Amino acid sequence: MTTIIDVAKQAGVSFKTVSRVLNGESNVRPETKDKVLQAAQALNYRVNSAARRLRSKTPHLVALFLNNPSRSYAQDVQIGAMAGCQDAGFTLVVEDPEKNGAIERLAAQDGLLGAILTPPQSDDPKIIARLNAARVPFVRIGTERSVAGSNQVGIDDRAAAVDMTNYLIGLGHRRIGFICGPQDHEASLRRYKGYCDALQAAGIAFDNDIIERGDFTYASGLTLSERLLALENRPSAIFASNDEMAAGCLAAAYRRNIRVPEKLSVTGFDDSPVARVIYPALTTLHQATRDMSQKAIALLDQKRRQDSDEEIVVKLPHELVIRDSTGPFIPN
Amino acid sequence: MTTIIDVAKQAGVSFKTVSRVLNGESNVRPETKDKVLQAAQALNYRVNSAARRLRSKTPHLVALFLNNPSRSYAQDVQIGAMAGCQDAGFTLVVEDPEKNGAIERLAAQDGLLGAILTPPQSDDPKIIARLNAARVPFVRIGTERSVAGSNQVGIDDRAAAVDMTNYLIGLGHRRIGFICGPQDHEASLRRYKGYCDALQAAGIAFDNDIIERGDFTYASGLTLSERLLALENRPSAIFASNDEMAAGCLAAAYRRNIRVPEKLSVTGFDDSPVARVIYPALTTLHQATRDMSQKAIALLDQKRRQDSDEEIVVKLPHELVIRDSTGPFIPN
DNA sequence: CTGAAAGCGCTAACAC
DNA sequence: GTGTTAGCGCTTTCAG
Repeated sequence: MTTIIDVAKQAGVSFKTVSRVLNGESNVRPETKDKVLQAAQALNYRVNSAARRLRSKTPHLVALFLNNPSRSYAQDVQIGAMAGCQDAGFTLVVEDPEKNGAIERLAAQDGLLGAILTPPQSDDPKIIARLNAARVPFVRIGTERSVAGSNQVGIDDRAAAVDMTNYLIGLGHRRIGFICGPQDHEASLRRYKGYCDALQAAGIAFDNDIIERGDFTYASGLTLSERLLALENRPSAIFASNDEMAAGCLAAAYRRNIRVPEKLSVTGFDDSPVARVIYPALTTLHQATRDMSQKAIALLDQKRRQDSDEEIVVKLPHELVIRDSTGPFIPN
Repeated sequence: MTTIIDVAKQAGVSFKTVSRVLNGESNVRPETKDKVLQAAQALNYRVNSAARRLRSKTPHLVALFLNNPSRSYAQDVQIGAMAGCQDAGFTLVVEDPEKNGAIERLAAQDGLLGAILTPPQSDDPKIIARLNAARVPFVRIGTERSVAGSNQVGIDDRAAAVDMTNYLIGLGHRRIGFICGPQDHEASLRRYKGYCDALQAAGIAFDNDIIERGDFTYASGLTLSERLLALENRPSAIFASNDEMAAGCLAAAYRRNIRVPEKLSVTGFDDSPVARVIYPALTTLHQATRDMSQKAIALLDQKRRQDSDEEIVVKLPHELVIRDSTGPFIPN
């Protein structure tokens, strides 16, 4: 195992200088820095995070507040957060933000680096207020509503919905139904906005009859799709705001013997595990949920190091994933 | 922050004795041990894993070999493993066992505690042989086939399938279809065995016509259920060996307009996230996948400490989860 | 069975 | 800009 002492010898500097370089402290001459970095590389040096943590009493606890009805979403967030913690040698504590006093109890703990908020808590003013009162730094995930002094990581939901809608339009669909997510959910509204914007840009008339309000559950997707499919002039495509509702939509299509994608195109959003498990496999919009929470932890860490107060907003890329639930519009 | 020195003072012993107690070394008088434990409790002492790892050059890397088609299963395993690692201050490396040389590369690494194998690799003789050749300790998850020198963590699949079948029989069902998992999958065979055993115990004649062989995919569940439901004398209940096939079964029932659970009871196995997302919510058998991998890591750790070679087999409890996809048998 | 001394790899504080 | 010294909390020798 190589230590900073080995690196220092190789580079011909004191081991303290190596430490400085490794921690990105500013007062090191660039050429010295290069020498150190090269030596570290050559010796395949890896920091010993145990030693670092032992010495520097830097916070090592990260709280993930998680209370989301979608288990797959929760799992993705958690895996990303755990990965982020391992990267930096932190310990993750997963807590239910609704639990009484959970926030305050954690804030009182020693060595709390910060917290991560997930939807729908990302947009809950009460929770944000409690966090601020307890002076706990936090990052909000999967939201775009800005809040004073808050960092956030997410995708551009509107743009993503535009992409999805344009894809359907490109397939020849003109009558595209839309199933909204819950109204108190920031991302839902942005997705709806994207849908509307894309229609307008394509010069397609907006029709309120083929817009439904769901709540992200399979059941709501099923019921509302039944309604859409019962219409005399039913849509040739349905854009559901998440995968679980899209799954419900597929079931509704089955019931009515409407073949997907021949007679009906269906799309979801999120690229959750359901999307692959269902038949036909869902065309959906992949968002890197895992990366979000991982990134969020890196953010927390970085902000502490730089002792920075500025609000950081990170936008991650999204990706349209085309599977089997969508196809070209075929007139009857 | 309390240290072992604080605990030692409180207990009136030297701090080394505290260390001994904490590490479960044998040569400590029981009463001394009690005193120390009480003091630790009173002071709310928590080991500083950073300090421990820094000093004791104990292995800190755990490899999780994961290559499972079911994403939800994989996530569960991973979350459990990460939790187990955090408990003990280990670092988790997730690897694809099929990747060329992955096993050997890891084995060559410094500080590898051991590996965790998940299905279907848990029963792959080649992989087991390579692990043995590289002298990497490992724990196999979700399997019951015993292999010389191997530790395993799982549930009693046969007993669980018996419970499920008995539940259906208790509802009055006599004609219970069964959809097998893949034949090379140890757990599949045990589940099938449990189904057969329960039927026999209840004096129900076994009927080969209502047994199908699936492969754990949604698509196979759909196709095979179609076949079962097309039978003149179709079953009143179908027991699918995992949730994804059960989901396919529900879709098949929809297609034929067979109402679930009124006209057909459907059960899955695993209690994966799909089970809740689908309509009607699946009656299934919960197995604590997360706990399994967490437990597996604790096992690896324990075995290293005790320098033990004995084979350990851990059986975790399972639980029948009754939701909405099953109901009493109603004659036509 | 228990204790004293040494030191893991790193960073904080203070020199120079 | 860079180096020196001390010591984090724990386990590992080695003595009793």
